[in-house]
Amino acid sequence: MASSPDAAQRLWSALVDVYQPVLRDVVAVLERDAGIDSGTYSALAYLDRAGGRMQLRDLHALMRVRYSQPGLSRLVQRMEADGLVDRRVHPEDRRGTVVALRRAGRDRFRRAHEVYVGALEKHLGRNLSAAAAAELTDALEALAARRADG
Amino acid sequence: MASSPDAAQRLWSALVDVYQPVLRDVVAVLERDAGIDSGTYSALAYLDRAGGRMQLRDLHALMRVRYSQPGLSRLVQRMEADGLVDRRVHPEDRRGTVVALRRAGRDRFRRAHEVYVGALEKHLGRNLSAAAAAELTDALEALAARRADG
DNA sequence: ACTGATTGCATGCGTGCGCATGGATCTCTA
DNA sequence: TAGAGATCCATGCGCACGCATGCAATCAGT
Repeated sequence: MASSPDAAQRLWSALVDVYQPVLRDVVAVLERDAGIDSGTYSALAYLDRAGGRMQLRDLHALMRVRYSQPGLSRLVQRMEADGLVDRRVHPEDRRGTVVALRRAGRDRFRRAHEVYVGALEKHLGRNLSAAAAAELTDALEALAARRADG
Repeated sequence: MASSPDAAQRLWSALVDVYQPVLRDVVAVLERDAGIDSGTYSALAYLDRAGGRMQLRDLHALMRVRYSQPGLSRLVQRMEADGLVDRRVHPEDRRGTVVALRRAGRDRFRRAHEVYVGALEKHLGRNLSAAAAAELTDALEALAARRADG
């Protein structure tokens, strides 16, 4: 039995009221305390998780929601200009570009990650008991899963 | 007792996985089926709720999170160019600008609102029982309130 | 009433985005 | 082994944003 339309609107409103201020603060704190925009942080995080190097195409597949292909292309160009990554022609397919973390990029990511985790903890950790956080997380994950199916 | 940092990250990840796809679809559907961007929809909604006219300053106070003051100024200029609103000098304080819905703006809003409600119902209503939606909404509202205090 | 501060809005400028497209390379098929 | 099509990335263009600033109207203190 589905809930009423009004319930969906109130749920959306509640989601926005949690999501937007947290996102806003995370972005601000990343810029202020780590010196990077949130797109750069995401790219650094994916690169770090992948062991430090990734083809541009694959990075784009992970960041589709936020960046178009040209958008990511230029983001990585800026990151290269800032000395955070290298861009090289893929040795086995010269159409491709391999993006690799440089030392400065790894360092910047580590610093940014601390800031990022701290901000999330501040907003979402301190305000919930472990049980409440787990319940809320489960409910959201279930909703996301049903959304993806339907 | 606060939950662990890892719990905060998982909660954030779950929030993102619900919020982003829904927002993305709402924006796309508003553009495709109602012919407006989401910023215009928000402005129309606030104007409608306020009875059809509002001072630019007050509208900006409501849309602070999404638009800077110059950003809102230009959004409303585009809305005027599209025939959705009127902009007039405030009669009692000639620094101010009064924004008023025109008929076309009201019509466009009504159509957009149906589209908007339908999208939320599709994503958030059909996938939850009334009880589950209410529980989730309560939990999110409580979190937002604690966030705002701390 | 006069002067300086404040308020409300608009504009100049630089930047980043997406869409459309281009150029280079690879793949597949005949 | 051509040649057509697909793939990968970069660039041209237009647009919307934010920051800094400008301008006009109002307000506050004397």
